Parts: sequence; C-alpha cells; structure tokens
Amino acid sequence: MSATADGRPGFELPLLLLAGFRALIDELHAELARQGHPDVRPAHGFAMQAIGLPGSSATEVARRLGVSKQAAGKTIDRLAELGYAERVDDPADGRRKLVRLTPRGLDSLTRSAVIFDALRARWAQALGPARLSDLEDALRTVAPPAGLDTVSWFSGS
Amino acid sequence: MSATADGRPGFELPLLLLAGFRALIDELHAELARQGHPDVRPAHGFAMQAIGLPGSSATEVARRLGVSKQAAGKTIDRLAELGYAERVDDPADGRRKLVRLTPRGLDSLTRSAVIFDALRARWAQALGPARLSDLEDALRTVAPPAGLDTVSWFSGS
DNA sequence: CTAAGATAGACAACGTGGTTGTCGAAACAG
DNA sequence: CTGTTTCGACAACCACGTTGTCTATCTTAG
Repeated sequence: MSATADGRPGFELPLLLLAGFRALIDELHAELARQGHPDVRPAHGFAMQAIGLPGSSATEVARRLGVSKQAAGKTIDRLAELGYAERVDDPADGRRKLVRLTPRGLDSLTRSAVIFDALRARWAQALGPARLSDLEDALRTVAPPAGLDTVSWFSGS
Repeated sequence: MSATADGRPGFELPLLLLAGFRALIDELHAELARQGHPDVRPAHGFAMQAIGLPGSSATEVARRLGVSKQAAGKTIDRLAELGYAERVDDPADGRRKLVRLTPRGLDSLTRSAVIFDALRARWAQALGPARLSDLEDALRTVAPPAGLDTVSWFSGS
C-alpha cells in the first residue's frame, strides 16, 4: 500500500476533511429543518451569503459564487420560490434588479450562525479548545481562505 | 457578530475544512491532468474506488456510493465512455454485468494514491508531522469515518 | 418441474444546477 | 443622436441525481 514516511496513507486526509465538513453541514441542516427551515439546501446557504444583508444584483451574486449569471439567476429563482429572497427593481438603474433577502431568508441566516457556533462548541468540548484552535490554524496555513465559490466546483466540469 | 467562547466564529470551521479538502482535490486533479488524465473528475475517482480492483456489479457500486442503481449506471456509462471502466458479462449470472476498471482506470487510481501521498507530505512539511497527525486524529474523533457516499450528498435534494 | 417471487440492469421522464449563445432594454460615451 | 457596454432573461444543452416501469434471469416453494 502507498503511504507516507510516517505510515499514514495520503488519501485519508481529504476523506477526513470532507467527513468533518459533511458532519457539520448535515447537522446544521438537520437543526435548521427542526427550526422551521426544512427546504434550505447547502447551496442555498452559500447563495444567501452571497446576496448579503444589503442585497446585490444578480451579476454580483454570480461573481461572488464563481458561476455564470444564468446559474446565479436560476439559484435566485429557486430562493424566491422558497420564499428566502425577492427581486425588486432598482430605481437607479432600469436594467438591474436588486436581489434581497426576505425576513425568512434573514432568519435562516441568523439561525445558521447560532447553530454553527453551537457545533463548534461541541467540537471544542470533544477535542479541547486548544486542539480545535490549532486545527483551525493549521488549516489556515495550508489552505487558502475559502470563498463562496467553493460550492459549485465539485460537480462542475 | 456571533462567536464562540474563545472568540472564533463557528461558521469558519466548515469553510476551513472545505477549503482544505478542495485544495487537495484541486491539486490532485491538476497533477492527474498533467500526467495524462485530464478528463477525470472528482466524482469519477470516487466511483472507480467503488468499483475496486476486482470489479463489482453496478448494484454494488450503487450501494457503495450511496446512490440509486440508475445513477451508478450513468456514472459507469460515463467512465466507460472515457475509457476508465468496461462492462463484461458475468458468466455465472446472466442478469449481472461485471464492471471492471480498464488499465487506464487502474493507472489513474495508482497515480492518485502517489499524488495524495505527495500532497500529504507537503502538508507535513508545512505544519510539522506531529501537527498534521494530530489534525487527522482530531478529525477522526469528531467525524465518523467517511465512506464513498459523501460525493453525491452535496448537490442532492 | 413448474409456478411464483426476488433481483439485475436498462429505459424513460423528470428535477436541479451548471454551461454557452443570443437577444432586447437600459445606461453611458462619443 | 448614435454606437458600445452591461444587465438580465430566454433557449438549448450537459452532468448527475431521482422515481417508476419493464424485461430477463436467477431462486425458491410447492
């Protein structure tokens, strides 16, 4: 079997990172569903983050998510369908439509922040705060800070 | 802003894990492309892993990947198109078709293992071997060991 | 041995999220 | 006023997942 100098196979590392990520996101959405947001998908959370509190144009959302305008438009359509975002005409520019979060969208975002904090606290309890902080620091040094464009990349060609 | 007891916001943790995972997978596929496998996608690697060296039936692949038989069938079609897998009739069971990796598929798998080891070695150099091992151990304690079924989960409804 | 049931895999239709190309309307620059 | 750029929508397409249906084959019970 292929392994590194200290006997650990390299392929486990990405699996562990993915498992950690998945565990957090799964628990987040399980809890969100319990708190009245059963329809939010991981991708929606990223998109709402990209829209932001003040709202954005569809083109800005596309740029932040690292996808095409059309893809962003479809995602916004979906969020609008679910009642998490809305499009309003931009009074200053007849071409633009401002995308804004609805109160429901905002609620899901604030709940997500609280849940993430609770999940991190659980990890801190299991590992010890120092170990968790070191894990975060270590990841920060080897991986560039993640942008919102990380969502689409997996499936994309 | 919401933050945990020691001042770190909880939402950064998943982002860091994802960034780490993404960095590894991106570099793997960049290197694979350089080594003659430009068409392999992350999902294909997982699928080939699910097929395994001895080969499997499509149903087994589906079970391992945690997707429907039809989805597995489509992925196998894609791998066959790209020349990484092939279907052969099972002599012992007229219903089954054995899915096997081609030499090309095997080559991409062995190269992947080597590249992953090299990437882990780079992380070990950047962080120190002990810190990296601790990171892995920490993840192992908080996240259940990742199966192959982690791929489809993100996009899925 | 045959009839009934379970299983493998293919096909079709559809949903979601991505892509590119085209195009009209509005803003901006000359 | 005219040309160019930009925004957002529409259409067509691809990748990958889903469920439902169907045939062929193996398995098991009577």
